[in-house]
Amino acid sequence: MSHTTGGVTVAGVRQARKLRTRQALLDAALALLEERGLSGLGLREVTRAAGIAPTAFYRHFTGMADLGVALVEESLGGLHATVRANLAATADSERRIAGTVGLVARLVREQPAHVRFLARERHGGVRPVRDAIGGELDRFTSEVAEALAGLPESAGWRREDLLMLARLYVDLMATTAFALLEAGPDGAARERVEGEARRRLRLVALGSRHWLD
Amino acid sequence: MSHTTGGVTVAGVRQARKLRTRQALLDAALALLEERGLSGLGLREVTRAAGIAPTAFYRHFTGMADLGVALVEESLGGLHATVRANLAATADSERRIAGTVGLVARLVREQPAHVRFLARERHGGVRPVRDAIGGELDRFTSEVAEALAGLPESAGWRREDLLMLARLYVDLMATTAFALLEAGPDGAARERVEGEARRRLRLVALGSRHWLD
DNA sequence: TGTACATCAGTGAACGCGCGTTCACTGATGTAC
DNA sequence: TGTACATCAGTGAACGCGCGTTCACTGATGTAC
Repeated sequence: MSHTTGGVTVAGVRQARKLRTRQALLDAALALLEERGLSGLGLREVTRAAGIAPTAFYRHFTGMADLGVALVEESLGGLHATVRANLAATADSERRIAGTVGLVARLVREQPAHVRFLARERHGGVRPVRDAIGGELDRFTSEVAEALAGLPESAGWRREDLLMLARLYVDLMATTAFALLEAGPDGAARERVEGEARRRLRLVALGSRHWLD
Repeated sequence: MSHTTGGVTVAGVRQARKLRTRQALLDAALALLEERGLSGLGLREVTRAAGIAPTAFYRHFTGMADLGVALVEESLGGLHATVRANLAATADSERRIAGTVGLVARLVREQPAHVRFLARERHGGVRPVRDAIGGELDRFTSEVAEALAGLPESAGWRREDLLMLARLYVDLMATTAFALLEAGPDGAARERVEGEARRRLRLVALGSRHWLD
């Protein structure tokens, strides 16, 4: 009963249930991954936590690596639009810095398990997942580079230096996210990390302002 | 037969053999960790690769976490002296940058398995190992901060800003090490990563030169 | 140097357990007419 | 609207396997005298 009405695909009961089970698997895996790496996670463990038979797993994913790649998409797929919007908002350097750090802080506050998963698997043992995360970070780099290229202060910059700067910003934000995670739920510790992240960005912005001197 | 002669402890045959077995366990684990995280590594797997009975493992380590902490010490314990020497060598900014990046590149070239282990476990699932790596990085930060404090261009800097800068340098070098690892053995790819790392450091040094403007 | 006893790194059998994957199946949902 | 057939998400038994840890042991090395 899956048909298309006015360009919108209406899922039937069966398809809707399948999606719900798939989401239960993703949620269960993410919860278990708080204390483990993906390569140390068992298929039976995940299906048990999701409340389905082990064999049903294969109706949704070919294996744990496949599930991991889906988690990467779930973690970062929706963030690109937000990042682009944040960068496009015309603002002075200081406000842009505060906005970016705030965005990272919100991500860690609202989706700590996703961020922890990304930290674990960024250099983890499962190649396809590692590559998926690397790919998403590359997309962020392109988006930042494009935003930088549109700024008047980037006039005269070589393309490879712009990319260097973009990658530096992305790496700094990733490092900040992981540091916030380690700071735990303690508000004061988080504020300290955020403050230092802002000063780092200020220092880099300062350096880039004198890059062509 | 372990006695002390002229301040030097002479290991007996038994103790020497024990140390050799311990090293075999560390080496075997490190090799297996190229494709796995520590939390996905089996005790029997390690002893099998080391050529001893599973039960003998407990003569050396209380468990895999204990072995992991030993690997952290083996990976970074000897590097502090080198780093301090590199920082102490009076040189202009550009030469210091080249020296630092060269040091990181050498580490990745000569001990890729150790660096990969560190990348995996920096945010991995085994708390004591994560903490041990964090502790070593903190030591590097202190050493860099101390070196920075001794430079004339640091006059007037607040202590917390010096620490911020030191942490930034340490994080950049860690990121560079992991990027070099991903670049693989391809010389051209590595040279590209090293070149970008140097430009990053130049940008940061430039920013710090104008920090007090 | 020789002897008698202590230490302790490494052994091998045994245990109960959870793992990933296969297979033929069930029964609700979907489709054709 | 009603009927007959097709699809397919989820089941449950079964498989062979490697796991971590226990235990009593062996025999070379170390120590005391």
